[in-house]
Amino acid sequence: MAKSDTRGDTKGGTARRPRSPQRTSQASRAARRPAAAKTETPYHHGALREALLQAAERVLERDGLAGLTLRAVAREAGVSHAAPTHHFGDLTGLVSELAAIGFRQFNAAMASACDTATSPLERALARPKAYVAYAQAHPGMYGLMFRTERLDYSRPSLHEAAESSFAGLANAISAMRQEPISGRALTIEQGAAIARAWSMVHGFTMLLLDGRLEDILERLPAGTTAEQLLEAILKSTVAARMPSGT
Amino acid sequence: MAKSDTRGDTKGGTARRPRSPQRTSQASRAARRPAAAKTETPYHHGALREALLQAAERVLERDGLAGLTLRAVAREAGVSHAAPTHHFGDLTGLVSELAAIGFRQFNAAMASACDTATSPLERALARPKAYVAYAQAHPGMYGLMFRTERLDYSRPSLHEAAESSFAGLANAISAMRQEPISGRALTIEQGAAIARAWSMVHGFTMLLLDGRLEDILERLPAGTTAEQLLEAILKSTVAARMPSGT
DNA sequence: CTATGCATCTTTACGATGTAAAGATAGCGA
DNA sequence: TCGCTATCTTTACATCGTAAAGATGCATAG
Repeated sequence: MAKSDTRGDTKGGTARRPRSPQRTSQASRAARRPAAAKTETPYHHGALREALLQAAERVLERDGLAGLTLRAVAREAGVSHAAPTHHFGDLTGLVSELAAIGFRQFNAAMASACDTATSPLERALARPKAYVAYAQAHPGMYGLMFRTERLDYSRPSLHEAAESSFAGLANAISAMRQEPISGRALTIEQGAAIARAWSMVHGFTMLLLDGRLEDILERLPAGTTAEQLLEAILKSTVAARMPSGT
Repeated sequence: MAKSDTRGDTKGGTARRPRSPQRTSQASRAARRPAAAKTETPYHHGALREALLQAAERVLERDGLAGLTLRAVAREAGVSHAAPTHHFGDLTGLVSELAAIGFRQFNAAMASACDTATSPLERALARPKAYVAYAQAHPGMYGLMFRTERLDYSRPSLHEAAESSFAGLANAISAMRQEPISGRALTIEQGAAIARAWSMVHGFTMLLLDGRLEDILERLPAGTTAEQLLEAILKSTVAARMPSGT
């Protein structure tokens, strides 16, 4: 339903001067959009911003990054194609706000995973495993957060959410190394430890989502999953690096 | 010059039925494109396919991934916007062939870097350093190879080039571990070693290109470069993993 | 209670893109 | 010399992002 942008656009280019009054009264407009806005007021949605973000997340997980367009989101929400502009400015704005939501979900998932861990070894494994698990459960969202070039990190919501994600990682690493970070400064060893951990998990996730680890998984003993491969990587890494055996 | 696709298109939508003979003779056409094709034959370019790929690489490094469009490449090459279709089918085709070229450049860069290395430690560092160096020198190309969703790996040229890249990595890892890979099968430890190395370098590169390591670099001692950070990561990794000290 | 202003949403319009389809051109073999 | 076919151009169209102007309804001042 509503295949062509609630009609209008790209139809006749020659006729129809820009300034024809035309007076489409409320009745004709309401008759044209029967299904949208079930019991809500048709005009003045009230919570269009949140509705658009939820619609965007649905579109993203259904049609992928390529399908996430302003017009598709507007269609999904049942409003005109230009409605999102007023709330987000442009596509970058919408995408950035959605990515901020993604980072918050992501942070929450990792925090809850760390809470349920008991032993130090388990704690060291819980975070990266939750990282990859989130990306597998929300591939569209993860791609939006880490693959899209149209993100505006100057937006406070996105900047803050992404910053919080980084802070969680840095804290986890410094806790594992048992040397707290003093202020903002980092030694080269600390920076290398953080960058190594982040690079490893992020790289693994990207390769996995892109299907580039299939080659390796096929060569492994039959039935080996990506999670088991990740665990093997993590265990050998942690074993070579933790202060003492658990 | 030639700002609007050699003219035509998007002009009048209503009039002009599809089948008007219209007979634009050769004279009018030649007069319309004066500057393109300097001394070559105007029609039947002869080596359009290669010219388009070179044009595409120029456009990619100049305008980034977002600027790499079929029409922009055609403009850059001085041909009509539909000319690439005949040689590559669609945008995925062109992009895939260009990515294959990128993989070949990439493989050559890493091979030559390994050749110049002498000590085992140097050999272990040369490949990942060349990896990151290539990505920094050709960010557009690397993004095309590892960020684009529009790649068709069923194309033989791309499949082969990417496969060769993976084989080089796997060989380097098995050489470092001093246990050759038997046939196609991998133990879980071998798979983990390969996936770990690839994930680390790929993740580092992506984060670096996306500017996400800026935060870490700023906190490091003043003047620390990305290369130094990478080296610190690699050295600690290799030190924990190589059979004996060098 | 009415009028005015403003935030919200819709219409209309335009340039750009990918792609399909049909026309034009040239080289090459029968 | 005459088609045949590969190569390139024209034309057309749906879709997208975005700008600009109109329509609508809520809030608030008078």
